[in-house]
Amino acid sequence: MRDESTDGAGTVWGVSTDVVIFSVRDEALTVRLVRRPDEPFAGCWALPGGLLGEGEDPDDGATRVLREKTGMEGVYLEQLYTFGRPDRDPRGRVVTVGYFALVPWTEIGGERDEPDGGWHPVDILPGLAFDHAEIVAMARGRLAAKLEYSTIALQLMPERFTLSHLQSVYEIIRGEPLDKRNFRKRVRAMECIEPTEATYRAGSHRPARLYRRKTPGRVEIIK
Amino acid sequence: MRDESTDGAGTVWGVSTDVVIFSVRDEALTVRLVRRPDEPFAGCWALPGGLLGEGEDPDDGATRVLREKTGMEGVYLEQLYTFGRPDRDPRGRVVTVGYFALVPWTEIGGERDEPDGGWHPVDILPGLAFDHAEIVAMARGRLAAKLEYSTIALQLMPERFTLSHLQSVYEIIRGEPLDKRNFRKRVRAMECIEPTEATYRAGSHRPARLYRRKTPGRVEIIK
DNA sequence: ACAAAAGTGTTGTATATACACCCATGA
DNA sequence: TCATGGGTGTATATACAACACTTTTGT
Repeated sequence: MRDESTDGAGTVWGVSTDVVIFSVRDEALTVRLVRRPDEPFAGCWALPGGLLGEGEDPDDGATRVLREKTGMEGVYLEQLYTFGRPDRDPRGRVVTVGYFALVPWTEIGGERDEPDGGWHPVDILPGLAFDHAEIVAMARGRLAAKLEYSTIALQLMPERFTLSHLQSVYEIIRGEPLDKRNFRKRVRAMECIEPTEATYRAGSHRPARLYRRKTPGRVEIIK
Repeated sequence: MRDESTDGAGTVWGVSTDVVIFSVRDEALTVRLVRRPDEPFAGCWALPGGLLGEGEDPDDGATRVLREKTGMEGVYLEQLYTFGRPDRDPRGRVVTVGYFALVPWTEIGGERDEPDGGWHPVDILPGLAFDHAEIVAMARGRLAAKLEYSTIALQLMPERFTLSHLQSVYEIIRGEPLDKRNFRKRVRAMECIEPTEATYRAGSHRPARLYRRKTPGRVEIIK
């Protein structure tokens, strides 16, 4: 019978975090990728991530990665799954704690070391280093699932947004259209957003009311 | 900017798994605990777990722990969450991948190194080592949530069971009673169990029909 | 005046809830 | 025959899905 104090001590371990940073841009769900500067997989696209520092909690590591890659703080961040196949990193045993994050498209700003800022539509991803494709796939599944029973989509919205914006975010993630009247009825029933005084003018048509989250950071479970 | 190849290499890491093994016994949801033989927390109750071996996947580690503690194979096992607070283990940096498992009460058998086999009602747990109380709390929450939108409860059932048994498992985990007729209507609609020819006789009353899972290992998401 | 997106209700259908009595058995 | 848990259906309320037209603005 093994115990924490007796076994596995000979192995050199690494623990890292990798973050699937989602945003909706240009009518697509996109993921932030970076090019790896070093071996293994040098030059290959990969999720932003890195080894945990000494004394660094995995949650803090993910927060740090997020700050470094998007310059943002206070965005939605959730632990996803931990991946530890022995052969997942050719350098040795690195277990990675996967996270996913949601950032409003307006607040992306930050660095642009790649022409497109490293944002890739999740449906047309390049080949990824390590098992990162698997991590992205799981994150996408989790996001789609939570869309249906929580208010998580609001974490992708900027401070003020129209109901049409919100509906299009739902449609983009689900991959199918929604009925406008039923959608509006549903979000009204959630009672998690409220109208502002402001409107949004875009083109030669009626302006749209702008809404905001009532409790910006909070993700509620519905029903 | 940190990268997997550059940082954190000075730290001595350990990676362990801890498994919250649930079973329903004596009208209560119970958890399998073990007494720690060694420091830290020697003699204290803790979740079964241990450091990963070299070349061992976390899933395999959890499967091994489960086999060692219950003698069972093929029971339901799901990764729960990874806990990595820097101070969670006084010996140094040990990140633990938490799992939860469901075992039918009939198949517990195995060793009984404690008078009660180490099974503790989840509502009256002793003090636990490390952050194990937190892990149990999260596992309980996850189980309760999944009860409502999946067929996960069947993983707690023996090969053949009555609908009353199944209902009582739901009631025990939810902590409140259910209407018998509505419950039976619901499970019939799920189409995940089927009646057998056999009945179960227990006491001076009408015998109950025994059911079995149609696809024993499978957990379906409802709706 | 026209084009283009914003905004708004009703009706039918399916799903969930509340609720009470007869049945088969062992003692 | 009595006590015990096993087994069944209906009526109502609630939630969800389908569906079309009017409003406001810019050009």
